[in-house]
Amino acid sequence: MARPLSEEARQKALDAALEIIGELGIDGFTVDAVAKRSGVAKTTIYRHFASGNELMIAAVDCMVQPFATPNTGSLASDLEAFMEIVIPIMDDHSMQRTMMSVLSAAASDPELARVHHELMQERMLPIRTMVELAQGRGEVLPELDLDLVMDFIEGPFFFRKMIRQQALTGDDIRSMVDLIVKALTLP
Amino acid sequence: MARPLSEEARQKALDAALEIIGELGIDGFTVDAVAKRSGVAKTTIYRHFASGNELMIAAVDCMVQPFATPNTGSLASDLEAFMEIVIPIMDDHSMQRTMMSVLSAAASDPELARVHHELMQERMLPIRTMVELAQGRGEVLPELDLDLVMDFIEGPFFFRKMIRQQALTGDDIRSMVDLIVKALTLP
Amino acid sequence: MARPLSEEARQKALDAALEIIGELGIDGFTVDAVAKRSGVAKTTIYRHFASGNELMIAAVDCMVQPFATPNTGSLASDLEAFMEIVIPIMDDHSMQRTMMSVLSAAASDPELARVHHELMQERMLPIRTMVELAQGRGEVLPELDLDLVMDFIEGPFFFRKMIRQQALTGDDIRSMVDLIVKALTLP
Amino acid sequence: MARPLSEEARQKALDAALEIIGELGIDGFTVDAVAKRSGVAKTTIYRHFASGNELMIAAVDCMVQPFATPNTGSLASDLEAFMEIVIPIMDDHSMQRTMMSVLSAAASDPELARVHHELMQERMLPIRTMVELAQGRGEVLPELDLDLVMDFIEGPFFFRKMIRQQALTGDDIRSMVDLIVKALTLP
DNA sequence: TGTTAAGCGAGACGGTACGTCGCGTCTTAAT
DNA sequence: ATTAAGACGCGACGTACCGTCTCGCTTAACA
Repeated sequence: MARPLSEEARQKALDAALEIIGELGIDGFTVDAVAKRSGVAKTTIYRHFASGNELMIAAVDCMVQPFATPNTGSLASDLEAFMEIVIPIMDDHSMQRTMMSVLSAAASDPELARVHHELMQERMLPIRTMVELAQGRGEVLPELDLDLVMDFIEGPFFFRKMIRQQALTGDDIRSMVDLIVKALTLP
Repeated sequence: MARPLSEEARQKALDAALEIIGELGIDGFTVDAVAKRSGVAKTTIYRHFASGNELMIAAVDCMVQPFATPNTGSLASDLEAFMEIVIPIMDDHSMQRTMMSVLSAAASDPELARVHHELMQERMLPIRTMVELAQGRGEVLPELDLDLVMDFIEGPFFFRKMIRQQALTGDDIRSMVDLIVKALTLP
Repeated sequence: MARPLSEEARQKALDAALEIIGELGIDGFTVDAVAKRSGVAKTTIYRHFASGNELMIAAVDCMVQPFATPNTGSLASDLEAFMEIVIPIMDDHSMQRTMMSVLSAAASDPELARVHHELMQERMLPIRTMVELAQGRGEVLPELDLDLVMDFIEGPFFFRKMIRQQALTGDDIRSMVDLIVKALTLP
Repeated sequence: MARPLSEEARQKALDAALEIIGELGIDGFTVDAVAKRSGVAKTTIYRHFASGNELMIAAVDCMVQPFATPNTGSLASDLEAFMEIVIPIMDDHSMQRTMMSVLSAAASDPELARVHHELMQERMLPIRTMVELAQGRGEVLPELDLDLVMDFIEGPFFFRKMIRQQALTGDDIRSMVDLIVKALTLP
């Protein structure tokens, strides 16, 4: 019966949040700043998002556009193609700070964790598809637990870029993919 | 003619920091709180640590005791043995929050990143040793880039526990180790 | 096809306002609170009352029931009788806070001041009557400005109870009335 | 052993508060505004004053300079002289709003009430002195309760100016003083 | 063996952001 | 067309930590 939360306010807040993260990095991200830039009242922001962190997550969600799913006919070249697209995006240091902030916030808030995790899973769906295709071709062992395989594939890349903050050259990607594929495929 | 920084003050601050993180989690960690609990003045804390985050890292450093290096004669069982010790430690949710906070802080501060990374590398030294031993035994391909291999080994476990926050049963560990070992060893 | 402002809504709002002031004191008085408790929409409240303060004044108006006019034959005993009824009502601390809030609001808003003043004058009408009766009896000097006399009578009691927040015993009332009457009457 | 609250910060806050009340009236008085104008951090203001209202009272305290005590040899002319100085000061509407705000705040906070009352009593000390002098001269009945007399004298003027917000001409003052003096003095 | 510069505890300081509250206005659906 | 419900922009609130700055007091190294 009452007036519904306005989608416009939500969108303006998210847009401003994205602009701020883009221009000032995650450290410049502040509910006050978002309110000021967006023209949306802080009160209203808190009506749409339970906390500043939730707004941040939502904004980051918008930030990452979905990736295409390569289908070259071999798992190795699919993975290489995918990683060569994804990894340069993580090269931006501001992006790394942002992702770690999100992860850190998520570590203290189960709801945030859930939201963020769904987002991440969706983003990494192409990998799952690629593996399933490879299984369909008989390239990959059929009995493997797909969740485990996802961690096995994503983990090394994520760890090196985000945690160790080391470079990943094209050669590195190829070497890593070789190891992964060797583990997953029939001899 | 002056007077050196007292090691005692440093230690009291670290102890208090550890207590606080233990009792209240990383969110209760505050320079003010450490000062109050330890009886060490904030000024003194900042004389010993460049920032609150540096104190946090130093405290976390103390927290994690070094792990032993298994040497069973096969890479697979070495890895399994090691992971079965390490992973339960990461099960504590407070520990996860703490680690993510550290990583998040490190993402915005290169010096913190460096310090934290050294610590982490030292902590994971046993894995490197295990791989080198396996190479010595001719079990593992000799031409592999060890840094890459480290990421390849640590990545999946870290990713699943810390980022995805999923359980890792003994079976999961074994499956993961199997995949890893299959990739690294001669057929 | 229109529809007149419903008197019912107005009354429900006033009732709720009175309940709230009674239960939570003037500090709990809020347009939102009145809306919620009464089930009358804020919009409607603002249609009936120009501001929250006006609602408050209106509520307070309802609160104070009119006082009877004693007529004992002497100004002194009339005043004593009246004050012994009125002053205990002002003893309630919540009532004092309420009155001061009203006065404070009125100090910033002439319209509020006018409304409140009318109310107050009406409430104090018995005093005026009593003085006029005494003048009729030849007890009180006839040439006195009645407005001035009203302030002369009300002022001391109001000042002591509301501003100085001091007790006023029966003896105090009698002494004060004696002073007042001595000033007003022929020797 | 610690650093004492700096008198300078306190003074700067009070000065800014006075400026603000002077320029914008009591409605412009805000802890934020005081902080911004004074350059004193809000935190620090709250270290010196338990609440915004306490700061307001303290500022108002500074505002009112003490009044001289006339001594003309007769109570009537003493009172007239005093009131002709005091009453014009209360003519400023901003001053009235300010005083009512203070009184209203004091009505909800005993500590504020105490502080404010002391201040007021000190301000009205000349009246007490004048009455005592008149008693010494044998002009005023000696057995009267001085506190009651104070209320009897101040009440009418306060009530008319502050509560009723009516003008008080020189003639009014004289008439009122006449009534008061008639009540207090021997025939 | 004093002197004396530093370290030390305590906590005040200027900041920035937080999340909440109340105001008076505006929007929607239902009557 | 009015209502109940409640979202909206606004602006103030009082709090939490931050990292810096005074305070007196204590203490170790030098003279």
